[in-house]
Amino acid sequence: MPELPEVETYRRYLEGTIFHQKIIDFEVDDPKKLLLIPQDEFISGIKGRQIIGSKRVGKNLFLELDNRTWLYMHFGMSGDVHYYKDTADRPKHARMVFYFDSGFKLGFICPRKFERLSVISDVDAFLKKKKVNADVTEITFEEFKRQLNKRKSVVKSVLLDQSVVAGIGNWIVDEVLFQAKINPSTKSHSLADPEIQLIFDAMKNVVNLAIEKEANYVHFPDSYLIHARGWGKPDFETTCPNCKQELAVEKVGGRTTYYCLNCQK
DNA sequence: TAACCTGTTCACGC
DNA sequence: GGCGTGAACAGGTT
Repeated sequence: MPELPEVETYRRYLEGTIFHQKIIDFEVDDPKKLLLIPQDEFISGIKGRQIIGSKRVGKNLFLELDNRTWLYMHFGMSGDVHYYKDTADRPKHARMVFYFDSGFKLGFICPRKFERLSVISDVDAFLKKKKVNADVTEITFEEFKRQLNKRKSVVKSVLLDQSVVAGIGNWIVDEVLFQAKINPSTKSHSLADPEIQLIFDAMKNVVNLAIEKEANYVHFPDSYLIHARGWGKPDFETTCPNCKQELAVEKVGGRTTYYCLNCQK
């Protein structure tokens, strides 16, 4: 489930592996779905190039090539990357593979084919066309407040909208609203300034901590709601980490939502 | 087995 | 035109 912290962790991983190596080949098993541009155009765009830098906005990753163009990556709902040398180590569902002159490979793992690659020339124009607003780690309080004030939908849906703020996905939004003690069904435009401030602060805190822990939720504080989502732990509790009351699990804005009826009025 | 889940886009209604 | 809502996408997991 790559949200902002996972994508930032992938960015750092790629920085430590594939940067400054010549791309000599590439293969893809379903180009029409997985590539945003024609396959021959994509391959001619990356072949012979090296990656010399990177930029991340929300869940969007841009790898700077040595000819002033960018390799775009989006990890969809289940994407991952793995750097390896021996063909035997090729990970399962590596539907796209980059080959480098060092003999190493990068597998782009796409279990559900929601992942996307492209080559683009203008990052800002690309983000504008996709209506991606400022990244969670960059957005100012004034801009955040302006966005929340103008939207009438439930606050959970508004925070998930990448044109409001970029990088929030389903577990982060639940975590943020839990820590801010805001009910996820609250109408966004009805939030008072102090409530928006609580959400803003929780959002920055959660994302910064998740990046610091390399998106490994096992290492998140016990006070975090994420431990009640039931991922990984065989004896997980669906009780509130704060008041210990049973958590509500229901659809809000069409998405599965964990929250505490007692703590999030 | 069939329902569920994830991020994004798109169609639709207002 | 823009907002809000919900379906669709694909396939692994439960």
